[in-house]
Amino acid sequence: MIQLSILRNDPKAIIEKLALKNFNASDPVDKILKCDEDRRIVQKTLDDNYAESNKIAKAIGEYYKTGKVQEANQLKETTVSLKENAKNLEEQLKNLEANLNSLLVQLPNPPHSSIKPGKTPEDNEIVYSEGEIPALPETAMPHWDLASKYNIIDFELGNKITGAGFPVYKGKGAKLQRALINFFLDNAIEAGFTEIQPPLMVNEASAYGTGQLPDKDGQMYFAQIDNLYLIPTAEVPVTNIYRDVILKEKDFPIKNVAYSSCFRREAGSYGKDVRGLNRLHQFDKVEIVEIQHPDKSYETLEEMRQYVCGLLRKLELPFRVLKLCGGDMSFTSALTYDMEVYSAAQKRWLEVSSVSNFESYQANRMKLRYKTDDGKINFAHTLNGSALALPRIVASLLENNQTEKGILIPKALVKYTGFDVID
RNA sequence: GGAGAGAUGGCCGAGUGGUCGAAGGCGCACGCCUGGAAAGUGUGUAAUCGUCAAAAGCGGUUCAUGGGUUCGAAUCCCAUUCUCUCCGCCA
Repeated sequence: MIQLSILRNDPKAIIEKLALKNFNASDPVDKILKCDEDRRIVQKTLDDNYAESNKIAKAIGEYYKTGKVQEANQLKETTVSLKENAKNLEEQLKNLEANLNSLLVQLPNPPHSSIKPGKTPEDNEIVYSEGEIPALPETAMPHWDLASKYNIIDFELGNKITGAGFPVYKGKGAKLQRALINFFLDNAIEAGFTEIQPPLMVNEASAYGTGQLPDKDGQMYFAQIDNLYLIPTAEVPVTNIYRDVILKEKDFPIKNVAYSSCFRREAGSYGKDVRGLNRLHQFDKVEIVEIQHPDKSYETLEEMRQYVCGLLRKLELPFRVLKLCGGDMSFTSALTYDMEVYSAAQKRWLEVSSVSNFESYQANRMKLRYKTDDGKINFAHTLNGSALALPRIVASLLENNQTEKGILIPKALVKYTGFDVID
């Protein structure tokens, strides 16, 4: 969430930046400033009230000690109105604070100064591309057909056991999944990330901390009986490790990597976008999460981007990097790169990674801070990225590498799969 | 799931109604000591809100969370959450 002090200092700048995300903030910002002002007035009055009460209480204590019971009893009467007043003010303050918070939480993260306006994915800027788009014969199959031809992914079986969007991986398909997970984890560890195995369910505070709540309520599976959410990404539990934590400057950068299954309701998705592996309710992903000093977070973002590109290169997939326009960015991000691979039979680009800098937006929500050497406390910056999400990688591997002899496994993966062709 | 015990600062731990944001220890930081280190020794060491341009200062809040009793609560009462022990169940 946006820091109130920043908003107070320059509300206009925030409104202008949020307009890039096609978010009209002038009305909520007005409300916030008004609410904040009221809050401070009430707070001051209440503080004075408390100060007075404290004084009286101490005086009564003194009287009792010296045996002046009468004086004490007299003083007691003066506290009646103070107490009543305090009760009133407390109520007001509570309401104002709740109100203020709920307003603040509804403001998206203002985008980085380099972000261009835009409304749709077409407005995203292609900042890099690499690799040859393979020329497949007419008879080339999309991955869902290949999956059943080689009996490696069974969508129908998933329907039976659970429902649409929960495929079953079998034989070499299952092994390929495992190989990719290990490949991604090993690469990350080599690059200095610490492996984390997080819980797959989180409580409300965690979902709120990374910004899934309240914005994306309804996109997460929710176990009502225990009040727990199935994670949509490992970002949620891993970043929340640092909720309510005050780091030291020397702790930076914190680099974590986690493999997890991810669960998304994807309410409202339909059509060919969701065919096969393109969009699932449950999928596997290796996620990298970094906590960094504010001065270095954009440096880190570039490193993360390069790191992800390196993975795609090793997998020999044609890919491109998009810098998202304001309108296509997520609620919580300040700058996002999307990595897309080309899936040659579908003839379309598939997003396989999204690398973002959230600056202090998540940190403010979850009170993730650091102490400078001279004792000041600031919010840290949080970043994360997929490295990588499996299903669409599998989709493009299957489609791009299909040959008459079968599906060829990229060299870098063979030591993980133990086979070099799916036939 | 049943019975019991508990939750205090970065950690351990004292504190059963007033002067307690909280003894003591550990840790940490800085200094002294030392050729250097260890040991020893001295000092300091929570967060948050408000006031202020800012700092200092001042005022408020915080001893799991939320309510209550009281002039006054870490301390008493109630609820919730979590942890531990025992029993039950179980990968």
